[in-house]
Amino acid sequence: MVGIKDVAEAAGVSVATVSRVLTKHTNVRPVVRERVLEAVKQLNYRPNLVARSLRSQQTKTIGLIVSDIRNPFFSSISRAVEDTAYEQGFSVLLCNADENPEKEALYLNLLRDENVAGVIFSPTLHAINNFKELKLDFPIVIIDRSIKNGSVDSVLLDNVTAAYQLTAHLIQNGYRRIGAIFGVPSMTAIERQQGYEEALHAHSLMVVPRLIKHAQPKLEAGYTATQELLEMAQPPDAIFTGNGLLGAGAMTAIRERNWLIPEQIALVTFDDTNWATLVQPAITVVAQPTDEIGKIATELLLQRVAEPERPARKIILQGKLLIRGSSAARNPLTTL
Amino acid sequence: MVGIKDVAEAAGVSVATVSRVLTKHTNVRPVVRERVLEAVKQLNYRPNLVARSLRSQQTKTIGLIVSDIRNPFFSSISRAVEDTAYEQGFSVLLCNADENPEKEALYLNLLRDENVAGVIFSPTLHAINNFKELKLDFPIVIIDRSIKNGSVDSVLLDNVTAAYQLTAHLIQNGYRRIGAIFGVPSMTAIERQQGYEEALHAHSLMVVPRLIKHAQPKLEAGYTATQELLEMAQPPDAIFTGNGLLGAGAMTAIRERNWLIPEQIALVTFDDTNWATLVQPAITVVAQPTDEIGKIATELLLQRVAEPERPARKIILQGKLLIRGSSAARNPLTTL
DNA sequence: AGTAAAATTGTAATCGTTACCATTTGTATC
DNA sequence: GATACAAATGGTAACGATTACAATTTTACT
Repeated sequence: MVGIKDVAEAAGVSVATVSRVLTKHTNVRPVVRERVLEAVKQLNYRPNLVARSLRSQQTKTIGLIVSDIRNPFFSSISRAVEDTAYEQGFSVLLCNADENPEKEALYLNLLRDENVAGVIFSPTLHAINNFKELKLDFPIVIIDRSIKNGSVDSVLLDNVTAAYQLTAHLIQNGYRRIGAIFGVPSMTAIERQQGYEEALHAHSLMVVPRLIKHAQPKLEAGYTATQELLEMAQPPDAIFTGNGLLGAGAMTAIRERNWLIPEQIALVTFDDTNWATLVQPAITVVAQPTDEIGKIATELLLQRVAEPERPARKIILQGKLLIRGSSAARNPLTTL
Repeated sequence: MVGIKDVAEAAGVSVATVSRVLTKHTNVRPVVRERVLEAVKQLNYRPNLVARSLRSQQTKTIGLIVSDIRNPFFSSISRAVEDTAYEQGFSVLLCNADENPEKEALYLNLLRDENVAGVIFSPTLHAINNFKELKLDFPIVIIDRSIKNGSVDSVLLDNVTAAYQLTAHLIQNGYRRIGAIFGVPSMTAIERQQGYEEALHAHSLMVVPRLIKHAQPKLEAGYTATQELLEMAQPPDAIFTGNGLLGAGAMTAIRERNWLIPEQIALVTFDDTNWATLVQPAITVVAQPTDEIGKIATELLLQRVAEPERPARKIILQGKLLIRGSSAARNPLTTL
């Protein structure tokens, strides 16, 4: 293993000078710098990051905690995070917490032990409520879930508005009994439900509790909840799901019964996963800007790493309503 | 920051003893062990992994290099890798190499700098060909791509058989002009094409070069290649795609033209992504056992980390043919 | 040329842990 | 109770870099 000592020897300088050439960019004569760089190349020297981290008490690694990387929403964010991080010389440790507070705490501890520079985190409601108690001693950026405590950086979707738009769109297209399925337990779901209810109110429609389901944000749960809605004596004429997984579950249940979309039941959902345009009719969605979320979150985090005292920012992004066939205007004759 | 010194002091023992209690499980009297553990809990001490790594010259981190985590095939493997790794106390650094040899080399170097214990790797053809030159000085497990050099652990699908089954199934159901789209450049694609051609031969069908397309393993490329197939004077009566992304692209192109599946064109693909069962008719696929691939790869890697001289193993898994509507038996009358 | 100030370079301490070796303590045997 | 041997414990030097501080050289100016 070739170490900094070997480089120093080869270049005829001290280890301190080698270190200075490789880290700081100050106070080394160009001639010497060249000589050192030459030796580095010659010996194919690469600094030991572990040793560097120990001495400097900081790593170039960030953690990313999501519930499940198989969820396309998080895959996509993860990709953006990694690209942005590696661009700036940071590595990414990925953790799947499964919306499980215990796993969450476990990973948070692990990341602390690894001395990560910071963490991008999509916390459970439990973690949000116990945020101060977690005593996180590294910078954090929250994504996807809003948190009351204003002193933490976060990147969020304007969930209320997005859910409002989706719901209002259904109403404008003639739907009146709009069933809804939200993921629990999460702040995000609460906000999306709020947008949904506000849209109903704004259009003088009643909020019908029996039409609102809460489910684990998983395909199976979405499937079951949708079955319940479809089996009602007076089933809804449209279904709104709070995320892509629930939407896929709803789609499965609808398909299973061979209900026609949108004639018998309209379907709209959060998240523009690729099946949404492969099915017929294509599904109306609110697309979340996942690339932006990941990129901005990483940038916020690295900025805070560089400047710990910076005031916290809350970045709120807008979703994009993509209107497709699954919510086509209802034929007035069939409205009743 | 509370260090091992503080614990030693609190427990009234030397730092060496504390270290022994926490790492080895030998040569410490139970009384003393308890006393140390008590102090650890009391002070909420957590060993600094960076320092530990530096001294012991080994980390509890593995690298995972895939082409793109947004590909559900890799999301799913990644999830299995992470679960298995964390279970055994290892963390996972995730890298997206985009099938780009330069990025690949870059990440490999980065992982070396991080002193990872080993790497799970889905290499490009380029990396496979230059494998010895890469001079990898850590254990490696190759996934998804087969490599000639027998002295490396790998976990693979039996691509030839899987592609054969898929193709033979189409033939048995009456399809005769079977178009195919394979990803390039990759060993995997070559094997899948081999299985496809073998199935044609075995059923006395000609291999028609014009029906075989090669494309980047991306949705857009699959879309374009499918367009070309559909525009032919004598278009194929079925399309076989070599992975899920290409399949989604093919589906998009078929939908765009409103061709009926399977009446006008059958479609089968590798990879059981969730859109395959959401569309109508559902798509016939060969499902890859992604959970197993990830789990076995991680186990192989950690075994090799523990025992570097172990002979290399090549684990070959079988795909699972899932027959669905998109390849339904062709009505004999319409065969001509 | 002489001197102060600035720029460059080297020496050695340091990060927190584990490895190694020396030492002490415990146990069994005669 | 002395002796031999094993088990438990402690002291201290690494691990491989960064970095404070001191030492040295260069530059700038009178």
